[in-house]
Amino acid sequence: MGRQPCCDKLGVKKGPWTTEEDKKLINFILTNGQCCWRAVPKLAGLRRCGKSCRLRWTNYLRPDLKRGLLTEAEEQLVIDLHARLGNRWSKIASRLPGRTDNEIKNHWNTHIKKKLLKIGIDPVTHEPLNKQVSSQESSSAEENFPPKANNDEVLNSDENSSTSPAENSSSCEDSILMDSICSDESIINTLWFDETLLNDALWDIAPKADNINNNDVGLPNWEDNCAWLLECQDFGIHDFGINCFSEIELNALQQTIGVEEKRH
DNA sequence: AATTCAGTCAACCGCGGGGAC
DNA sequence: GGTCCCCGCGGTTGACTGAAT
Repeated sequence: MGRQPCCDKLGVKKGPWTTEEDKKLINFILTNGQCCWRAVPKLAGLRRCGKSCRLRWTNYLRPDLKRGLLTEAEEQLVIDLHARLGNRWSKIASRLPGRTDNEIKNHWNTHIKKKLLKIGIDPVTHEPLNKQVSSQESSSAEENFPPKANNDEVLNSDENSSTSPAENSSSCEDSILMDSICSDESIINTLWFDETLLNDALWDIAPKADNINNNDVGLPNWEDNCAWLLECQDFGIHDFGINCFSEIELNALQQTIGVEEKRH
């Protein structure tokens, strides 16, 4: 019989989201918060499936998202995490605040994969494509490869099983890569151990006084993201329906607009 | 200028996990 | 324990864009 469709296919719109739909979704979530996604389209007046709404929100509209290409440090972190976790993009994404699994997956497939292949590393196994590497070299590379054993303890046993790290690098470029990864160890450890980063509550819709500037780990702040929303979308805050913003949010948005105007 | 090709990324699809009953 | 429902995940697709011819 097969599974029931996630929503009534009739009358459900597909394809790229329009500005109007984005506005409706943002307005709804800022007003009501995230609730049952299945109910969101109906309540928000959207002819979309709940899944599509969730995806649009989590991958594109969320105010805590960083925009733009992954930084060098983030890229190295992704490589390291992929070596440990495999294609578990959501797990990887949870270690990179402000990045989505979709974004990381896309970046992996379009950029990192090629990069690794170029320097002779199999992007699946993280082992050198040329297996003729002396054990000496591999052991020296291993010494440098983070995280250390104690980090592995954090992982579930099944997370260890998938692949081994790119441990046998031999080329100069490989060692540069390794050095780069090692230099990011502090970042990796911070992200690895700081479970608070994984807490969804970190990004509250309404900015609280003490988290507006809480950007120590690269979390985008509320203003930055509002700036993005206002810059990159063809609509302003008034289009959202002013009522959906609290006074604090409005102040933040207005400050942002002011800053942005000064910049340009 | 027109066409082709490759790269990028937003969005969709199907599946599995987990909670509720 | 079985079934249903919802959510989230990972793989894949296809539209769009810019470069190359």
